[in-house]
Amino acid sequence: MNMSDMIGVLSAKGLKVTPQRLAVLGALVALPNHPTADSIKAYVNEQFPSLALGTVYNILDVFFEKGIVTKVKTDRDFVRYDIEVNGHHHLYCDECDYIENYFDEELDNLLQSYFQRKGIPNFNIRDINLQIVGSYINHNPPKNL
Amino acid sequence: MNMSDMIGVLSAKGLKVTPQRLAVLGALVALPNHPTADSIKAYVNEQFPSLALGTVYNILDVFFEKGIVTKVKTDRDFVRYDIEVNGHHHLYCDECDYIENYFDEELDNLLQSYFQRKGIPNFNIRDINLQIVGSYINHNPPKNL
DNA sequence: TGTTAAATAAGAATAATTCCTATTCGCATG
DNA sequence: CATGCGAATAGGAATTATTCTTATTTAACA
Repeated sequence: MNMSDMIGVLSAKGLKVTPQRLAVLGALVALPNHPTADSIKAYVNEQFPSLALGTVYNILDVFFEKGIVTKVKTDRDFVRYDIEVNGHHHLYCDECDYIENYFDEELDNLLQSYFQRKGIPNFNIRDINLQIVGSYINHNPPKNL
Repeated sequence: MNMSDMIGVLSAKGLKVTPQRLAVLGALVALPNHPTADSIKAYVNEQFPSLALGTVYNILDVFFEKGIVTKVKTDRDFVRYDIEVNGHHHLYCDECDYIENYFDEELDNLLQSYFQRKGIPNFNIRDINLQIVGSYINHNPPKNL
């Protein structure tokens, strides 16, 4: 995603294009492991020292409302952000802090047909999210941890 | 679960049987909707005014370590507790705060055989948890909200 | 019943997140 | 290109779930 792509993302959602928003968007693209607000601030501050943490939260909230990012809750006490908004699942590593996106269309179809057949009494399903917990073999997660 | 059952649960795990622990255990059994530490305290305090919030967290942490409760993370900023420890999934209601346990052995078998066949490269699966998001038809969740 | 390690009460401390307000700035309009 | 306005940002204070600390109390066992 280059600069003009990023400008396009913001203006397509009716958002003013500000350097801060571009910087946060850039950080979301650059940082691979579902960064926290804090790590986004740290990353952006290297090039853009004035960005305030409150503004980072502000921007991330706006992005969340506009569907530019999703939030990933962890077992720890903070939220992590994900620029991927297409439906997907998550791999949680037991032994490190890595959270990896997991896409599996076959699985999605399987689940959809299962619940279409079986249903859940008195409940309309809107979305299904799998938390797949385990560990990387050889404890060797994808790069850029 | 009656009083002697609860005493049995505690001593089976090598825990001292204290009135506070029994009260918290009783609250977990009595409160249906994955209570927070705060609502457990409120419930217990009606009969047992001296129980401190810090002690509630303390007890819940001990219970968690001993496998007596599980923790359920929500989209809000707090943890909710569940006395059910057998593997299960969760229904999250979009429109209210209800979180319901969802047991489905057929689904578990389906998922297990799916991943046994397909696997995930470089990853050992230990547990799979579904977050099923949607809404109750007629917005009519189980009693005791 | 006395001993002791563990549990509790009470409140201070912590940390992620939100709120507040003055200032700045993007951008639409003229 | 200049201007005005509503939105965005900076900085710091406030909030809140949770953890930590310490003195006191208590359950369990000899």
